[in-house]
Amino acid sequence: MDDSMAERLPLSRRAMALPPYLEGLNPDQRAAVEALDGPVLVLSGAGTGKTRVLTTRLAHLLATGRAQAWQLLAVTFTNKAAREMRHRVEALLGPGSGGIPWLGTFHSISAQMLRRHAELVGLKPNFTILDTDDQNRLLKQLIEAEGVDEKRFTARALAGLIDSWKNRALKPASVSAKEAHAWGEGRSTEIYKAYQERLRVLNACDFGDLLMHMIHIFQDHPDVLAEYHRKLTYLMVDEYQDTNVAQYLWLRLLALGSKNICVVGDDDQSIYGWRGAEVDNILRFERDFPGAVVVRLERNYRSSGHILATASHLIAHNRARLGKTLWTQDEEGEKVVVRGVWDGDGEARGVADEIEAWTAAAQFSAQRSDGGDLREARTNPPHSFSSVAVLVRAAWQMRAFEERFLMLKIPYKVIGGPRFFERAEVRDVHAYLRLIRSEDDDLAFERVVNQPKRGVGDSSVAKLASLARSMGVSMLRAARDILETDEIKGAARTGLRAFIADLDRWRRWAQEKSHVELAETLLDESGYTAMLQADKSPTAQTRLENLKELVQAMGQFDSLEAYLEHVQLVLDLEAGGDGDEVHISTLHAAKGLEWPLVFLPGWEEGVFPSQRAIDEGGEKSLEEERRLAYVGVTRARTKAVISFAANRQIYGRWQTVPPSRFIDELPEAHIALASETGYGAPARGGVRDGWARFSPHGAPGAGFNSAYPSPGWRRAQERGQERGQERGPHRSIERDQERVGVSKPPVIDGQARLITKSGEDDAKFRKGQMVLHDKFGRGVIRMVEGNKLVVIFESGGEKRVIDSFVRAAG
DNA sequence: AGCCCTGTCCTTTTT
DNA sequence: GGACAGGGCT
Repeated sequence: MDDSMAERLPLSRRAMALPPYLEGLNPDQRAAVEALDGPVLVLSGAGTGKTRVLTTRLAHLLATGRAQAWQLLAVTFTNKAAREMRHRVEALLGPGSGGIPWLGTFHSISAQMLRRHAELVGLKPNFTILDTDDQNRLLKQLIEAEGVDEKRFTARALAGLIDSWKNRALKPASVSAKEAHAWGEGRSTEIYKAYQERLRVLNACDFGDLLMHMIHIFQDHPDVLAEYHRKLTYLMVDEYQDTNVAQYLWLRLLALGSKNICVVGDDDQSIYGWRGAEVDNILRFERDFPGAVVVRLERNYRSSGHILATASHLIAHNRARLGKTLWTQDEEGEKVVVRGVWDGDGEARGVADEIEAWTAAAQFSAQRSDGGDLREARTNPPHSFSSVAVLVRAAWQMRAFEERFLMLKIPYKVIGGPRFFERAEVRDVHAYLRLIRSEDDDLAFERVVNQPKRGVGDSSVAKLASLARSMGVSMLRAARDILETDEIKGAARTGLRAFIADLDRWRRWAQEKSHVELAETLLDESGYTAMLQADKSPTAQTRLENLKELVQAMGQFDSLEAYLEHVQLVLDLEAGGDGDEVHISTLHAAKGLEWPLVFLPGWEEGVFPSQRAIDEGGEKSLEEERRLAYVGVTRARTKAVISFAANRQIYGRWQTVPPSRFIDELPEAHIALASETGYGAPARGGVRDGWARFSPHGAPGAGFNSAYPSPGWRRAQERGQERGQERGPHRSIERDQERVGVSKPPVIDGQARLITKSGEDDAKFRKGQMVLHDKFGRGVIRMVEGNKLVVIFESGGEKRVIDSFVRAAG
């Protein structure tokens, strides 16, 4: 440690030789940690210890007494990242040190600020934060009111547009006429304006407002900004390459005070262009903040040589980048596997089989270490399920893997999967709570006024809405008034009266009882629980369980306010404990994570890169897709398996799809080809022309492709497994072949082949023909599609897509 | 009011 | 293969 630093350390620290938190940093990391003054740009490649640098830097500022915890502003993009940073600071400096008040996401920090200054933009401090669903419903109403054709110009599209404006801190008046014209023949800005007005009346914000309001407060009220300048003397930003214009402005305004701003990022990992991120922000940093110190972190600690080389070679195809040369001292390791498979099911099957093989090694070594030969055990290190990840481009690709894993009892967890707080029943409870808290919340009112059914139907709600609008009051207020008249009759009247009485009672309740009791009471008294209990469908059961979980989650917070703030922003409940599970994730959600074994399926044109990126956006979008590929490959520590299928179901239709262009951009020297399509080297010419037809085996054979696994289906599957029923019809391509004795897919060129066990496969299937299936019995062919048959079986009567083997019946 | 059927559109990626 | 809207029916 250098002398100047030593002097700043408290005596107790100086008594030690080197602050323990600085031990083991490489020179570049050390430089990044110790450059405390002025603007600093840390260009940090994948796996180069970025988070470590950030947390050590925070620890360093605190330990040297340069700053107190409340003077630090540390911004991340995800709550997960914020949480981790907090933990790691505590790990460095001891318990309690992670209590940095201004450490969080852009949105949560900005919300915290906005609650303190809400009145400056016409809001109350307890404003509601709307989610996408609320936002869409609100916009829909406004679009209707404006008389715009909602079919041609959807609320979703407008929401996206407004969001993109807010991402650039544009108020309705600042939107250019040209952009305004992109939707609803120019009426978009009027609706935007009406929307903002409506939000104000509802005392609500959307996500974009959290930042935009603060920016305008900073700009219009210098005294407020000055207050933050005095307080916040050290700014730190994670994932700077993903900041959008609004975030940039927000940061810049705050950084004008001390100028001590340290941003960390990697231009090669900028993958959020679609939500307004500007790679340009990081490319421009040195110009924006003159005198910036630039530190490059290029030593990779994560991936083996072949993996790193593959990723580097791939990303080198991008033009818009600062350029880094990552290196590692690790060994070469295994080559990156590239595998072509027959179809999506085959891909899932292959991945599952490989996971079983990988984890089986663990059992073997465990036995060995019991028995005695430890050296052997060490050459065969144990692999847990949690050492494996499957990373996909889009969420719909997860289904095939989930299905397969369920069948084989491979435990898995979907990262960032369907969100607990977006479930209908959870949102209903939230709406009740919101309405109890604030009468103005019309969106909440509309959501639950007839949930459970109270006889207040659409027509009554419409009446209330127009009345509220004409009187300029909330719908709840209008409802109270209308009950005084006889404008509303019958069931609607009784229902509405009861609803309002309930609300008033619960509101009084809320004064004295805890928020948990409040939730329990309202679920009970509103008849919501009863409604679900009366419903015998399996989904109702799940919903009841979700509600129990919800009440439990609420108990973890001190107050209703604290809870609502949490769910509105954080939206991810810490899923109880990390079990030993395979992780399934989108590539986006995988950023910042790593696994020893990573599967990267679905590398096909139209899937990855996505069709949208190919059609629109041009080279810029494709470069972002390539960065996504780079992020994917660099998640792997010791082994990466890329795969692409020849046939895939898209919109429920079978299509033959060409391999991704990114496959051709991989460096052959670091790749091991393992093609099951028999298609050989993808890098050779003629790749994309009719190639799928030459499959030497690839009889898919993995049984059926049933309807999407509803919760009920899953449970049935699990019960079956508990009873020791067959796990999956076939376990591998080889066994498929052996079992059936054919090496061709059952259906070729749109014409079905009759597949028999003896291999007589020449007869053709046609629509209407009666067939016999090993597992499902007799059925009728409803459709021949690609290499699949759609069959209605007599047992069960549901249609199934069949890609395994059937015989002509009778 | 509510249920079932049919047709349409659809899918990136997230705070 | 699914969400959702609209129409026709009870």
